[in-house]
Amino acid sequence: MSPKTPEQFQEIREEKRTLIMDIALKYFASEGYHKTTISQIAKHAGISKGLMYNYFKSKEHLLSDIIDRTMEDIGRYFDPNNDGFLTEQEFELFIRKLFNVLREKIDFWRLFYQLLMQNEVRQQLMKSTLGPVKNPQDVYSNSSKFMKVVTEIMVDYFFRKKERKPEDYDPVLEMNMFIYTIEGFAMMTVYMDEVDEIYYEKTINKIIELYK
Amino acid sequence: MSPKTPEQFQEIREEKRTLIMDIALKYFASEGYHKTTISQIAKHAGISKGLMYNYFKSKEHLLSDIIDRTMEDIGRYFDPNNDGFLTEQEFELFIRKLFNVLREKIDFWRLFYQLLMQNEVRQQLMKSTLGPVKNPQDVYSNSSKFMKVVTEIMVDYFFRKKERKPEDYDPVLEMNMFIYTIEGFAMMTVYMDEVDEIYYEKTINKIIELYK
Amino acid sequence: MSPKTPEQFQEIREEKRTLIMDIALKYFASEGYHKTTISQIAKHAGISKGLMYNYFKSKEHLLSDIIDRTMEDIGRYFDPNNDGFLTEQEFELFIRKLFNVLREKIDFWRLFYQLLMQNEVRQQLMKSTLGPVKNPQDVYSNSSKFMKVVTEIMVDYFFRKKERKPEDYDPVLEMNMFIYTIEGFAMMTVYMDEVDEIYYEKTINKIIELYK
Amino acid sequence: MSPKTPEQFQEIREEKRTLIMDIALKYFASEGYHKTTISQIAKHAGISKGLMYNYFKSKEHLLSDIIDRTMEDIGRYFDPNNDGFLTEQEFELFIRKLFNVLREKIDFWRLFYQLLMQNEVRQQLMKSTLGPVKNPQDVYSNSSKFMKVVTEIMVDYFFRKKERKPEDYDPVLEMNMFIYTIEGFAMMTVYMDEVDEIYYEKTINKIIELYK
DNA sequence: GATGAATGAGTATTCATTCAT
DNA sequence: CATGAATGAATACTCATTCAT
Repeated sequence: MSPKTPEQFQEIREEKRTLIMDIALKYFASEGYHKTTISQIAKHAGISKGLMYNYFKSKEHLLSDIIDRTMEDIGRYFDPNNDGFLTEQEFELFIRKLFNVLREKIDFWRLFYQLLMQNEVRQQLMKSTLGPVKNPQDVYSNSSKFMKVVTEIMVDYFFRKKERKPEDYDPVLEMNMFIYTIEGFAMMTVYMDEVDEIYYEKTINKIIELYK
Repeated sequence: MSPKTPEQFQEIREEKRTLIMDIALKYFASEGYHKTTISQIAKHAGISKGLMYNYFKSKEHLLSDIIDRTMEDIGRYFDPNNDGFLTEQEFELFIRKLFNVLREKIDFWRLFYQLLMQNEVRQQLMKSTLGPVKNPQDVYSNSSKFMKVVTEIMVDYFFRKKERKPEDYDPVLEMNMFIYTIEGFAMMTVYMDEVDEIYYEKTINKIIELYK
Repeated sequence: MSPKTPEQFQEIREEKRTLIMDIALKYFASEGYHKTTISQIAKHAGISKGLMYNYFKSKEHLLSDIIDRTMEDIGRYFDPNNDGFLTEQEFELFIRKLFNVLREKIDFWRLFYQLLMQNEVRQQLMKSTLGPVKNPQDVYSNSSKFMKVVTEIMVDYFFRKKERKPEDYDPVLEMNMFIYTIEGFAMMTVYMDEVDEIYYEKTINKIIELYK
Repeated sequence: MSPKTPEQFQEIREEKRTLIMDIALKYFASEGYHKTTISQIAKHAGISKGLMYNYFKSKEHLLSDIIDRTMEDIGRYFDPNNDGFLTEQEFELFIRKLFNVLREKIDFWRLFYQLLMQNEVRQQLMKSTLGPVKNPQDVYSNSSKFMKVVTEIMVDYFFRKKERKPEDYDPVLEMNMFIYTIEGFAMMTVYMDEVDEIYYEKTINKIIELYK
């Protein structure tokens, strides 16, 4: 009877946007971004193809909105007031949070690795720009920012560690080994269909033990 | 102009097949499998689109032939008469060979990781079937065989190591840590545009030192 | 807040209709009828898309309403009580009025020429029906009426001129030459981004001199 | 049996290209460029939609290829070795040729006027660049070149006429009047469904008489 | 063997119009 | 009266694959 208020419209929009993004992420992750069609997403979201474009300007914008949203979630999860300084204890917590987020947002990471494997996208992701986004092509800037922040915290941590380590301790090598290990573990975790919980915990503990 | 013998025809055929596969691999790796078109490959190979289908049943068969060929190459490179038993010295050699092959066949690995990120393909790649290929869809069986062989050798190696290690040594955990590290290192190596040679060597030595 | 009378409602309605038509004409003229979207117009008019359809039955009706309105304006401007008879002095005034109206309603004429170039529309515009509109497709009938009236006045004028001209004076040829000239001049005027005022005046004077 | 030679292929291609362009021009002229669909053209050319894109990179390229082809035709028709200098006799011939070409290529001119009515295109067409085409967007450069050449010849002609004219003869005004007249006549000729042959000739003679 | 013309099913995207609220 | 979410049919374009020669 009475017309909807702007607030009601806004709410409907936000809910449907989220619904579409969730479904899209699921398909992007499992079928691949390119193989997933807008029709597929629309169909499973129970809406018409046309409406998709009421919510997202293009398939690529849908992708970048998903990435941005998730990156913001993750950023919030890690530390809103992070001063960029990690104690040993915080390092442990950081690692645990890292793998928590890995499993909680597994579909996102599947998508992430997939994109990483594509030349143009990877170059964007690795640029690690901290400055403001200037043009719409910079769709992956949020993830880059996150990457850059994480990297800086790590570099800082491993260099500080040198003080309590022997003469021949090479912080760069140590950090790289650490990164390779978590990278490999992360990829395996993300792509294994089932995870052995016991060894999952054991591995995290081992990583913490080795690189704290 | 003496008429060519059937053997000569066969040889020419093989050479052209190889040429096509080389070009295809280059494009698959850099542009992506889906983005690369048959026309593109045919054009750069200097033949017609139609002739492509004389050499390869389909685009997907071209892909699987590339994978099979490379996997066989790699298999031969590692140990044609492998008895599946690794000494400590052989382990070191194995690691070095692994990363040699990684850099020599970098295009292949770029393609490999790309495919790994897609659900159906990954499931094929990870099935680890040792038996004969029964149906045409099993295009990735060769790579699976390789994976399985490598895995078995590793398992054997790490379990044997237990004998010269302390009580609480967990061979499965050790092997996983090892695998995660080389996996992460491999991915970085494959996707970095330029490699720092000094740290590349340092990393390999460190991995050998840690897991020999 | 006294409740509005039906008359006030009607007035508000008319004002909004006018606003929408003004905005629509602006876009139709500069972007093209087809390229202009209902959303665009609604947005710039500050109303919802849905409401557009409360004011105009369809995009095509909006167009024809704009044409009708402007044609009526122009008709009134020329001679509300026109008896269809032009003296020489009135002819000069007529020409000046013609080009006044051309520049005052330049957006309309841009739209007009644009439509003229399309087969179905042109056939409608040129039909010159004087009778009542019988079916809804006859959206351009008003402009046709105007054209017909103008043509009749011209024919009459040029034929009467014959009396004060030499034997071989061909009124039809003269009138055609006149029409071609003003047609060409009109088109140039409408489509030139900037008009040279001096030559603009000179041209009008020349046309009057030649064809009075 | 025997495979087609490159020459045969080339011939087939050229014939089909011409066929498509002819049909496309017919529809572009009568229905309008935007309203004409690729499907429509393909269907009437008796080929599949896909094949259209084997012959023309895009709808816009099809358009520009048609324009280029016709402009070249016209250029050749007017004077391959034109020195840009017009005698009075040549002027008459020029005018006659102009209107010959107008009626022979009537579909083209319908398309041309249609495009002229669109903002972006008109700005291209009026740029009148003589320099080399630098980017693919300059699709209308050929027509612009033609326009520029014609304009220059005209300017030269009307300024030379001043010598044999009275003091107050204004070559710019004269040329403009001439241009307006032929422009208006051209537009009428192009858009009239049937032309009165007698008055058509009379008009041309009159124009020549007035502006020679 | 070899060619490239031809096909057709598929893909992202647009937009006038409708409709529940 | 007023909203904008929702629809669906249409559109340009792509590409693996087939086929006549």
